Amino acid sequence: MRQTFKKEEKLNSLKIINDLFVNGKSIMVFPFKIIYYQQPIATLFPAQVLISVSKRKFKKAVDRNKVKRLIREAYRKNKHIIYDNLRTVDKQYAIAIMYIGDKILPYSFVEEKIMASLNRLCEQFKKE
RNA sequence: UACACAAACUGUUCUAUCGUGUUGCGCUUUAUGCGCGAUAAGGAAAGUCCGGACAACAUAGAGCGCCAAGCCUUGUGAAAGCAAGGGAUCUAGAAAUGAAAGUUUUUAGAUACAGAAAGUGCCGCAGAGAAUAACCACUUGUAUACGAAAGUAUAUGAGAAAGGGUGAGAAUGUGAGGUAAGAGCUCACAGUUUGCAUUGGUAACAGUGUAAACGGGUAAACCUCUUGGGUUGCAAAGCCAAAUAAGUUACGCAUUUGAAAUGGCUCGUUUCAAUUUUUUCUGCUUCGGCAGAUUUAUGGCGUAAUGGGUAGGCUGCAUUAGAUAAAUGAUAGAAGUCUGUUUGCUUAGGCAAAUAGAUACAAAAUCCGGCUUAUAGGUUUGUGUUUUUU
Repeated sequence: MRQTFKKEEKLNSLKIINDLFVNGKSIMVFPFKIIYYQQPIATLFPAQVLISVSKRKFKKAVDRNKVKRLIREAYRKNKHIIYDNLRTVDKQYAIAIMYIGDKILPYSFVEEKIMASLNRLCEQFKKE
């Protein structure tokens, strides 16, 4: 699978985001909080993702961008974990990845934690 | 030479792998499309403090409120602003003069540099008191005590801003007169402010003369004065527009309740009455309606069309960035620059190698011009201090 992260894989519909935060379920894997919600989405990808970093934790735009880019990079390289899973059951999910740490962590640590998060997401999907 | 400060300029590079936004060309099995190219982060993109462009609304004139600017001349600029020169005030240093205070000259720096003599407010600590000044000491009236008396002490009233003490600042300074003691109360000299005249200067302003006055500071407190500004900002503004509900129009279908007649019964049809409702006319009216006549719908269901407009999207928005939960990146390696340490060489200024560390501040969001603030390292200029040599 190609390790792309295109515009259609990003979550940008205001209505879906509202539904996600109102009705979604969440899991915690430090330093991330992940909210997910099953919902049909007008895209060919099995999931859309939004990445959020709080302005309260990182006051400078440069730092927020840095964290978002690290997360995006880690997700891009490891999204096949959930994509393979969802293609077999033919469902679509909206997912929000929220950064709740207060420091910029090295990429190797971020990638490790993203992989752990995605694996736990797959377990949750199977239960439903 | 080293260090510090200020200003201006500059503010890292390459390779590999996997990727992102916009865009050009080509290809295919038309989709998780692919391939080859082009292009994509600042000096402050920041703060959102000024000025404009642009947009909508408003627009007879004026006022209130709010905001901005505020010594002079010249240049530059669309404006805001910026630059140069000059003036004034303040601070620090030097020189001259003088017994000293001080004055003059000069050098450097600073100034949100209109008004405190229109009004209101405020002025830490200390001090009696910070703007209706009486704590101590001073002068004096009265009462009491002591005393032969002069007077002394205590209490209380009045006068007085000259002395003491506090303070950054205490009601202009020195001398004389004056007085119970005192006081710009009066006088002389000096100082300050304002008006007028005059001389120099484009002007700010400076000098001289004259008259009046003497008044604490603070406008980066309110405020007053002069000049300028219509209001709101791209979340402006314009356009396209799904589903659902409801609105409008057209067409079609069906026709509320009761009684009677017809009929063997049901359905149906007809008539009458009641209810609801529309249009028009007439009469009455307390102007809300009421009564009568006339007319046939109203409401419901279905189909189609249609206006507004929600989700969403496009323009605004890019003459080589143009994102929109917001692209311009991540990882690995190498180099450059600076600093420290060690080693070697050296013509003693440095040079080379190894190793360790550092490599800033900071992310476009309609666009321009400024202002302010942040900034590792490097370069240049200026100033100050120190050391060495002459």
